[in-house]
Amino acid sequence: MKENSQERLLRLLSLFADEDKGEWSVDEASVHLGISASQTYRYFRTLASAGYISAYTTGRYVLGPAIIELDRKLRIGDPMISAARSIMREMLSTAPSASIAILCRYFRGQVMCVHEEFETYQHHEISYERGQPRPLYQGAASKVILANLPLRQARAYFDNAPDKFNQFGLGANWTEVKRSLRELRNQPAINTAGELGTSAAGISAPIYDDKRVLGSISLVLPITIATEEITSFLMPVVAAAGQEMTRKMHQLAQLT
Amino acid sequence: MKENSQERLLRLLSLFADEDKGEWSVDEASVHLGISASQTYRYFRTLASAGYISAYTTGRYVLGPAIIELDRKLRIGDPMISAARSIMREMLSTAPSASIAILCRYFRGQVMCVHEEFETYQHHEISYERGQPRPLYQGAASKVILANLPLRQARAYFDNAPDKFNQFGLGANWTEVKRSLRELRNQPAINTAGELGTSAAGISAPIYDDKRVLGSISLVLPITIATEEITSFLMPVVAAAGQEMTRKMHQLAQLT
DNA sequence: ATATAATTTTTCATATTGTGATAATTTTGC
DNA sequence: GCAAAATTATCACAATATGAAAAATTATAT
Repeated sequence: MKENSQERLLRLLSLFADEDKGEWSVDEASVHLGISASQTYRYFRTLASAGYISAYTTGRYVLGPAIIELDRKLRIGDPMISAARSIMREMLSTAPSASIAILCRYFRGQVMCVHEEFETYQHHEISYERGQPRPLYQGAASKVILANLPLRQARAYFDNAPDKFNQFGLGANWTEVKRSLRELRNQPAINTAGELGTSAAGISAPIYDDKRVLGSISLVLPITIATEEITSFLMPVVAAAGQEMTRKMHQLAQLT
Repeated sequence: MKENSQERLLRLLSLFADEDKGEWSVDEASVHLGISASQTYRYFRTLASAGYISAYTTGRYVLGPAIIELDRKLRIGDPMISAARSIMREMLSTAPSASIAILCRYFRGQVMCVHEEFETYQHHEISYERGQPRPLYQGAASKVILANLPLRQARAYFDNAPDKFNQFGLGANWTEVKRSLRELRNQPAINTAGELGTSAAGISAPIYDDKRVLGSISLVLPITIATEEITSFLMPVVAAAGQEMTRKMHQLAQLT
């Protein structure tokens, strides 16, 4: 891994995405990145004066306002999210009122929710919180992506955490996993219950970009509502939403 | 302006924050930044493989999922936002039910909302939308920051847009502006009506970090509700919130 | 399917600048 | 006020960022 100075700078910025560490001192970052202290100071200064990080008190740096600015632009302008909005709302209109719709994306070997839609604002159990990476083996929105990944990739992820794959019902060995992935892939939509927290159930369909899976579109509903009857009614709805998204993404790619 | 390669990279990323352009091709960015095409391609690749931008179709780049990930961390972990949450909610509880509370920050010579709190979710007129930079002369949340800036800085901003300062009632020349800023500064909180859109009124108080203004905390209410009586009742509430925020920020700075 | 165009990656030689070690300076905490 | 921490400046050298042009890949139209 030969790395240039720009990649180092971005790696420093990405430290602030770390799940269990929101603030970094220069020294901590310095040892963590294996860069000299003086150079780390230079990086901090560069990021700080561009607004990407900010010293909220001496020596303690956190993410800066530039992130918020970029996030707003993304929220407003992202083509995938824009394409999804109406589809998600339509999906919601046919679902029980406590449901939410989420749009997820395959990212860095994980699955990340990039947008959510809901009818009424409510404190829902944050099974897929916007911006939080989730593993590929857990929950419908993840599994449907995993199942549509090239087998070599799926294999690599399995080898990395076979126990987890087993825990979430994907099989105890690669042969079993391969079979269950194929089964999942052949369904128009897949559903799970209680895999992220105990109170939510999910129904998900894949979104494709030409050949590869880009992400998934899902309905999340309270597990108490997700009866057999309701689930089987919603499955084709979600499946259709996934196909519609795929179609829209193709369409987007066309217009020059 | 001598600029190093990391600063150039960040400047390229910041192109995507541009108000009226959400996607960039390599060529566009190349001419805009004054960098050779080949080098611009290298920058794009670096940003893309770190997830900060993403090609949603060939040649058309938009912001990438890494931004969403960082924004979530900021939302959760930012010390200023964390400190503000309870104060904003308490402020809201004494305000009319259609009000919202916003937290703004002085950033790059502008004012940016970094957090909002509301009782019930509703489509409010987005006077201060999270992440959108606003000018210093327009609206209570901005003006209260402007008024508490060092005079030399305020002067520089005035010289840059004297007509705007006049348009929003700050005075036609520097002498007048200086006086009106002093008046604003001496009030515990300031209020405006209809300066951002026609339907909202704002009441704001400054937040200090030791010596400098960091930002402002505000209540935004429908202009129809913002009667003289209600406004004068809420002014001290907001002023107290500002002082409490200032106190909390100091407190944060202490603990090592 | 084939050709044409657009996009992206490589190559290469050069000058630029990023880099670590150390010292100097500023800021903070008491 | 002083000691400690944080930040910036200095410097010499190796590392690498850079532009130009060519090669390769990928998209698009015929």
